[in-house]
Amino acid sequence: MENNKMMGVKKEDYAANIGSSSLPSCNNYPFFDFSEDKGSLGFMELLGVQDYNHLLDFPLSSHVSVPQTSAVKEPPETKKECSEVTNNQQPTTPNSSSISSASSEVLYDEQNKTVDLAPEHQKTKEQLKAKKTNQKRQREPRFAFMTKSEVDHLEDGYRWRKYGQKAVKNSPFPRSYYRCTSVSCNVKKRVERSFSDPSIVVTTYEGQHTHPSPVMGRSNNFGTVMSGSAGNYMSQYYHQQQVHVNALSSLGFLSSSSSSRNATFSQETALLSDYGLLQDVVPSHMLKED
DNA sequence: CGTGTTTGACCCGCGC
DNA sequence: GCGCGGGTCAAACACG
Repeated sequence: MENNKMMGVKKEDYAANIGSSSLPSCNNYPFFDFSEDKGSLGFMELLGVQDYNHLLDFPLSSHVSVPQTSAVKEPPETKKECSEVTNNQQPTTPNSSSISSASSEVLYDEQNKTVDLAPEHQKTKEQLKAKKTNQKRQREPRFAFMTKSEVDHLEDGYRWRKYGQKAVKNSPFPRSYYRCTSVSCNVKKRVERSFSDPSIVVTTYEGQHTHPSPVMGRSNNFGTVMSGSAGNYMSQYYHQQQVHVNALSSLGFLSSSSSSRNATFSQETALLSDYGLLQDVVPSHMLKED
């Protein structure tokens, strides 16, 4: 018992960790918000985009609400204090699209890199250690989106194995870590609930699948329609959204579209901007503004 | 028995 | 340097 640090945080302690009002707020990375569905529309329809290749050339079209976080340039020292990103940056068109994105171009800078997809979990600890000593850990580009769901782990067509769960600071809900079970696939995802609205699940994907979806088969054409790795992302999210739309329908989430629900959506989007539930997914170079 | 989950321990980066 | 918090590992466990 040399150190207790934060290990072994009991569930009862989750609540004890929250309560701080000065939450980080730098979700400067692509963020898709699926919290409100408009029936069984597809992902691209939700985007209101027909030219998918054009979509790849972010910034997104006018149908997509881009939180002003993408325009806010935080100096590095304000990494945890991008505090003034507040509700007035809500997506301007919550009715037309529930998708928000930020700093997408950074993502594509990432994408343009030759991302080392070597399965890290197959490397030895020594290799990992050596790698880490030689260079900072390189993060895969990440996408996050919100989904209103009763279940934490949404079915997205891939098989995932949970490898960890941690208490999240400022949230009573734990964050779960999943890894794609495919041997050569290095994709990870994190799932956590919004602490202001427990019905909203925030899913963050990291990496790219190196294999087709086990259940999608050839039905997924987005990966080919959309050139580049971004297409893979989009196809994954598109699929997830499709699946989830079905889930929402079955749960009755889509039965109404009152303005109050839109308000909920806006608030939630603002929350993510303000409180930075996903603050850690901001690529460091985005914060440093090279 | 194979597969997936749970959970305490460990490692690392970062801020102070 | 130290402590905090995020991320990962891996043994134990559960389940079909």
